[in-house]
Amino acid sequence: MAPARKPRDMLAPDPDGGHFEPHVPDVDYGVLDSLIGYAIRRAQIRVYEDFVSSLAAWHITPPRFSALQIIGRNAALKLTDLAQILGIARSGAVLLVDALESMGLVERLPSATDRRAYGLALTDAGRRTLEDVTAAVCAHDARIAGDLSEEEREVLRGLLERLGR
Amino acid sequence: MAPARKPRDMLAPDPDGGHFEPHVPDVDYGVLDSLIGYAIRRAQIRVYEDFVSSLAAWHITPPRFSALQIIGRNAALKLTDLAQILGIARSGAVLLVDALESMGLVERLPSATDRRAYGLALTDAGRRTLEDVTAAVCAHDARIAGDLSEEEREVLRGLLERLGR
DNA sequence: TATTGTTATACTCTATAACTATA
DNA sequence: TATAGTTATAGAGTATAACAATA
Repeated sequence: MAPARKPRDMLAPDPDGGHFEPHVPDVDYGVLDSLIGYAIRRAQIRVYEDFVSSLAAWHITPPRFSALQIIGRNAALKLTDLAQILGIARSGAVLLVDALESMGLVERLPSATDRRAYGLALTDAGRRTLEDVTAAVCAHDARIAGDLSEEEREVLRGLLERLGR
Repeated sequence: MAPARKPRDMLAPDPDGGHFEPHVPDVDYGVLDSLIGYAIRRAQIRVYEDFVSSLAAWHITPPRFSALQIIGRNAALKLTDLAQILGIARSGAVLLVDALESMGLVERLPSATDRRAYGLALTDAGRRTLEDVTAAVCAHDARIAGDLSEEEREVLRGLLERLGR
């Protein structure tokens, strides 16, 4: 039989998984400090960290939130449409919708005009949850941008939109 | 026995995997359009797409490039340091360094002071490759930010750095 | 022939937990 | 008792390729 062992996490926390430090002191980041792409990556890591911890109670991740928002705003979307809008493969959209459906937030309604397709819709629970979750996401977004004035946020959104054309 | 089948990709390309369209026409994005977090995600997808296609020939991904850059600039870094700087778990750093080592770009040198630890270093090939790759990454970064003036890039980097404090 | 949803499969990235050898 | 590197394992998330039903 296997010998009893003491779980490590009862003695001392594993040092992995602390908060991300964008600029560790005394480290030379070289060209990374001048790249727009790396600045975006640094920001993205911190934003993602805060999003996940803010919405852990609902088990809502960024792609799930985006999907709920898009489905709620656009009636009878097909799975293929959703995939294109989110920029993911159709097979990924199937998995995403499967998860939201098993959470009782989304349903697949048969299309009236195309017997291959479904129209996606929020359930009543989905609509209620989306309201709460949207409030939490907006609070999160305001928190991570808390340092910025409304004008600065406008400028930031505008500059980001012009990248990669 | 299994019947012969025609591979689909010889007939017509699978519609998945085209370019990401940040704003699909006639789609209501709801609150997503006002979120800083979603603006960053949209930008990140396009930047990542361009990075990967620009560096596919070297098999260099963004985390690999960051690691090479950091290792090249900071002598005798430990794996644990690298993990902290990049914001990943130590186990992830091991895999990352394994990949770079198998590509002949990085080596683990035994530490003089700590027999548990290694000091990471670029090989000669690693230094040469990093030069070429850095030029390609800078060209990529200039391309995705091509629309922006130097002043605007400065503003963008500054605003991104202030997020999530 | 092409498209819709689906499944199978695989690969990358990431994390947690545990282990070993040192410290 | 804690740390450095490692391994095993698992879970997201993603992609490609193929398929049946339908257009």
